[in-house]
This record gives sequence, C-alpha cells and structure tokens, in this order.
Amino acid sequence: MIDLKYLQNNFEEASARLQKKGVESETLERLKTLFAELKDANAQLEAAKAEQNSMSKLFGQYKREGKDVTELKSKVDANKEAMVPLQERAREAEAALYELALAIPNFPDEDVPVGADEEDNVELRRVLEPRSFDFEPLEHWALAEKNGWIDFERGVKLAKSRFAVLRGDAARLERALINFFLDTNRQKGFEELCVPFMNNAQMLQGTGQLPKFEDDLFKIEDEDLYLIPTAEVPLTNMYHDEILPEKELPVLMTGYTPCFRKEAGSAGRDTRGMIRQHQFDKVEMVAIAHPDKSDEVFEMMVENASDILTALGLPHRVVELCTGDLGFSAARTIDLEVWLPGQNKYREISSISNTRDFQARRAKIRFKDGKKNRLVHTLNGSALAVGRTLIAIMENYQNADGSIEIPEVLKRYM
RNA sequence: AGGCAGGUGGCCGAGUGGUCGAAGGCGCACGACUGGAACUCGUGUAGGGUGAAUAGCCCUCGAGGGUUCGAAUCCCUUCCUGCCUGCCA
Repeated sequence: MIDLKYLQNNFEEASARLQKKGVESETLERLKTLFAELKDANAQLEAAKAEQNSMSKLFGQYKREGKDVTELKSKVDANKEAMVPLQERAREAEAALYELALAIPNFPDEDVPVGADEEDNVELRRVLEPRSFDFEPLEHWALAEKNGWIDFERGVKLAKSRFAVLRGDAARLERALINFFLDTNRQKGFEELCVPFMNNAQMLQGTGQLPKFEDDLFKIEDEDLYLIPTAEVPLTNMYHDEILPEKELPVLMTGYTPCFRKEAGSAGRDTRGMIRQHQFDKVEMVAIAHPDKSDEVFEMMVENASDILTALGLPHRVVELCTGDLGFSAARTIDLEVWLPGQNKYREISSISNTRDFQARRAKIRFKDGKKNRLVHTLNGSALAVGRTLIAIMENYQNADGSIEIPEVLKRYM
C-alpha cells in the first residue's frame, strides 16, 4: 500500500508519479478525500469516546463512594447514543478508504523509464552471444516430441489445458535445475526454506495479490487458503507483522516451490508449448532489506540471476521495465530474458523487483531503527523459473538430429 | 474429525467486572559500583492511530462480534496450541 500521508502532503508529486503507472488523477483525488474523511470521522469518534471513558471512571468512583449515579447515568446514556452514528461513519469511512487504497499500485522509482507497455522497456545489456546454427533450430515443443520429454496430452488428461507432464530425462533435468539454483543461491548467502504451497488471504494481501488479483489465483474450496502464485508470497510473509533487529538485515531467503496461476488474462497467449502453464516450478530469492541498502541488494540479486544463466551458457539480455510494464507492487523491475533460438526471440526467465516499502506497509514488516520502528524494503526475484530454463536449454543445446546436450554445470546433478 | 484444557508484553507468569496496557520474574538497554568483569543496586523497556510532540487522547490481553455506564475478566463465533481418541505419510 502506498503511504497515504505522503499522498496527502505531496499530492501533485504523488499524483504525477502514479499517473505514470496508469492511475487516474480522479482516483487519487477520491483516495485523498476518503483519507481526510476517515481522519475527521475518527477525530470526532475519539473525542466522544474520551468523554465516555472519563464518565465511566467517574461512575465507578461514585459507586465506591456511595454517591447517587442517576444523573450521571442519564448523561452517559445520552453520550453513548450520540456515539452510534459517529461509530457508523468511522466504520464506513475506513472500509471505503481501504477498499480503494489496497487497489492502488506502488509508485515507480523516479528514474524508471516512462513508457506505456513492454515496447518501451529498455535493454541494458546482453550477456553471451547466441550460437549460430548450421541447421534450422526447432522450438521446444518439437524437440519435446522428438525426445519424449514433455507429455502435453496426458497433462491435460490429468488436470486440464495448460498442464503438462515431464518424462524421463526432462523430469530429471527439472530436478537438477532446482538443485543447481538452490545451491547457487545458498552460496550467495540466501537461506534455503521449504514453505507451504498454500497461504491464507492475509498473506496474499501482504504481498499485493489480494484483493485486486483474486481472479488469477486458485482458491481452496471452503478454506481460507490459496495455492501460491509464487514463492514470493510465503517467503516475504515469513516476517509478516514482525519487527526485526536492524543487525539482522538484510534477510536473504531462497526456496523452491511450484507456482499456480490461473493465467486469467492470458487466453490465447503462448498456448503452444510450456511457456505459460497453470503450474510451474520456480526457485525464488526474497530479501528483506534496510531502506538505505535495498538498491545494493537489488543489484546483487540481478547479478546472481544473470550469473546463473551465464553458468548455464544461456545467452540473455537484461531489461529495465518501463513504468507501464511494472507490476502492481514494484517500484522498479529488471527482467532477464533468455534467448530462444527456436522462437528466435528473447523471453522472460527472471523478474527481479524492489517493492520498497509497499509490501512492507501491507504486511507490517518493520525493523528497529534506534528506538523507532521503520518499514523495511522487500525485494523478490526469480533465480530462476525452472520450466523456462528447461525450454531454454532444449532450444540452445539442441543438435541437428534433435538430441539435446546437458550443460556442463548440470552434469553433476544428473 | 471428536473430547478435554488453554491462548496475557521479547519470554515466563499474576490478574474472574472499575483505580489494568496490565503485578512479579527473566531477558535486554543505559547508569552506578570495579583496574576490568561477574555479582549487586538504580532507571528504562509492547504495538498501532492522531498530533510538531519523547504531550494529551483513541484502539489493541489470539481474531471478530455481543452484554454493560464500564470487559483481559461475562456471552457467542472463529483461529491457534497442548493432551487423549480416531485417521494417516
């Protein structure tokens, strides 16, 4: 959630920043009004409560002293009745404010390139030359069929469309990648965690998936549980409603989880192959950082993900997302896009974001700064998306006969 | 899943209708004592909202609702923990 006090006190500036992310200025006006309304309603209610509290104390005192309370009782009763509409007003003001506030995206950082959509993203650098083929490289689904690696039909039979089954060496490669990623992250100082794959609504609100993006989530029937769309949710919320000692920052965490997404807005996109599935494996990095140090941590995370791709010999490029392509919670995001020779395209394989204090405010994650409690910065990034790495290996390491080499660094995991 | 017992500050633990955001202890921080330390003594030590405020005021004793002038304390719902039974990897 954005800082409402900041919005109130620096409305023009805040409004300009959020317009870059597509938020209407009218919406922000309304938010500001609701915030003022809540403050006013609370001020009145609290004054009445203070009156009520002091009269109640008097009441007790009179009783002890054996005084007559009839007159006091009628005063206190009258005040209580007068409080009812104030209470109602405060309650409504709060509900209206939070309904709107929770749906407002994060401010982009000042230096994020302004743009409308992914066309306006900025390529920062390329790492490794794509190899040249003396034959026409195949797309991963064709290779999957030749090698018997991916059973799309049976995935659909077992579940529904956009589910697949990995078989034989593909399944082993998937497992090898997970281990390779976790080991690498651990060497960089990330603690490895194995977390629940279902989280409750409060956690999903903490990281920003709820309430706005409920349609993208698989919900468990009759339970306050959702299948996680990314390990960012459980890892970041590890410290939900906690206050960390400053010396523990940054907290670096990594974990493997499957991720579950309805892909509600993606009908018709990437229907062929395994690029976009309802379930996929991912190894995630999450950092809880001191607000003054989160930029350093961010750079480290980008570097780490890029190094992993390099170690695998996968050509990729580093792309800074423009304001229009930034996710809901992100202040800044860098995507790593891996080269897919079969598709003849760079495709997203990792996304690393600094959410600043946006998630921290929602999830109430703070640290002790001297005597005061301050919000931390939270960061997350894939290192890496496993299924897409598998695809990238297939396409980049294919031979003319359709067979696939195993990258050197993975051999000890197979 | 059923039965019983519980959920109070960083931790332990008292509190069964008012003077309780809460005794006492532990831990922690600072100060005194010391050559330095331990011990001892003193002081301080929950979170959030509003406020310029380290002032007042409001909210929070798992969560939500209710009774009452007044709720940590009574009632309802719900979540969680422990033990027993059932089930299961």
